[in-house]
Amino acid sequence: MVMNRKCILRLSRYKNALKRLRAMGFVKVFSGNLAEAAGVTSSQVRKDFSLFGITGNRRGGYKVDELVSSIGNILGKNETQKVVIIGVGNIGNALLHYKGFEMGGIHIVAGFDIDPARYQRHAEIPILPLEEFRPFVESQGIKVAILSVPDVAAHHVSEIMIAAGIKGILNFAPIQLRGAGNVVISNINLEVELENLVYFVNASKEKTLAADDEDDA
Amino acid sequence: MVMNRKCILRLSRYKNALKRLRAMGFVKVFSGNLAEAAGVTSSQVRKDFSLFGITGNRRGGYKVDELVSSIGNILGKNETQKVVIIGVGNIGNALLHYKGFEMGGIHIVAGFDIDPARYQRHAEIPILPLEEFRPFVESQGIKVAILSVPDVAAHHVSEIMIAAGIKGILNFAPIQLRGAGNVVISNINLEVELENLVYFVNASKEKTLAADDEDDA
DNA sequence: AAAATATTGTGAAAAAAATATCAATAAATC
DNA sequence: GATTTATTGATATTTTTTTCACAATATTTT
Repeated sequence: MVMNRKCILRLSRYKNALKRLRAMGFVKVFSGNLAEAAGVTSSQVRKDFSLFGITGNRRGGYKVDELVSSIGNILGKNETQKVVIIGVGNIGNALLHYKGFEMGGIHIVAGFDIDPARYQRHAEIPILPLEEFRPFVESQGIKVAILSVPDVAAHHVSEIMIAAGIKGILNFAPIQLRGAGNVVISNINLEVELENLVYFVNASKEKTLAADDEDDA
Repeated sequence: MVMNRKCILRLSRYKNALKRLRAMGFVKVFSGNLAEAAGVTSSQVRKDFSLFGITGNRRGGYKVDELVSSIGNILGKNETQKVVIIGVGNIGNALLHYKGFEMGGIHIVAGFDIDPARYQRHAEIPILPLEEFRPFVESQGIKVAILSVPDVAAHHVSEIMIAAGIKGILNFAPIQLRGAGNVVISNINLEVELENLVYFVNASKEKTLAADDEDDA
């Protein structure tokens, strides 16, 4: 069965879009509807579904509720995940209070930093000294963390995280971290994303180049 | 010549990595060094370069300075780009003050919001009412904007942006906007990214699945 | 100066991903 | 209830992307 990271990413997008469609009152969807909401083609949607054995009704489309739960089963147990953030500066602090994660069953439980001025031990989401990172994640069984420290610190801090038992890192530092062993890393490089966008805007100014949309990247 | 969006994105990454290598004192690099820094293979680096006619010395590698400027020429004039942000909430505000953009020649010049409590007309980077968006971008010739409003507002606001002449949107709202006409859109869906990461962590827990690293996605 | 070595550059091969096609069939219409 | 119509599901095709392989050639060593 061919199920690569890109395909799983699309499943996440489908689920995300489906929850929105459900909130808008939709009970059924066709592959075409979902394709539009997720920014892909209907063939792609059906292909992805077929890969995971998700079926609908010929001529009848898919029931939104069933789809959400099918995809949920594939993507992960539908149970809430606890996540922490290292580096509570500009971006880290914004993520700490980002409301959108809850909908996906993700719960930010603490932040960590080396700057004592940032500690907030008794806040709803506490901000703790970096030294407490390891005992915290060990005692709480946390496996996923967001890394949002300055670039110079990123590599070093990532090693601390991995040593503490973190298995998944969402890296916002503008360097490419590579997953070693069984540690999975997703890099979001804001500078590169924006520079890249600027390139395509300038390019299309000159010769109306039809840049296809694709992200993350 | 095959030069798709993915390839251009890698060029941005190379440039980014090269600037760091240069700051660390490197004068020459081999495709392998750059590959490691950018998270790809050396073949890929050389292939990308060959596509754009970037050459080095056989057996001698590439000069960092020349590479940075070659890539800079391809990616965009090396001139500073003015960018604005719509939606100065949690994420938007963090991006407004994000220092990393400067290195890539990107200058955040203003924020816009509908909430009067957020207006800061006289700040270094002013936050202005949304009504002033159009005159502002028209008078300043701004073509690229960051969208960081709540999901329910995203589609509507994106239309306002496009009507005002914006040609590139970096969208942080958790819905998939699609580029129409000659408007280029990059979507960064934080929820999806994190959910996806959680999936791979859980998956590898069960059967040590070697998930290759790739982003944006 | 000759020989050995490491690295580029590119065309070919392989792999992966996306798209198109169409029979099967459920729903809608007549 | 027969006919039409629209949509799925799966296979085939095409396109795109990545990797491989190796000749060409600077650099280094002997």
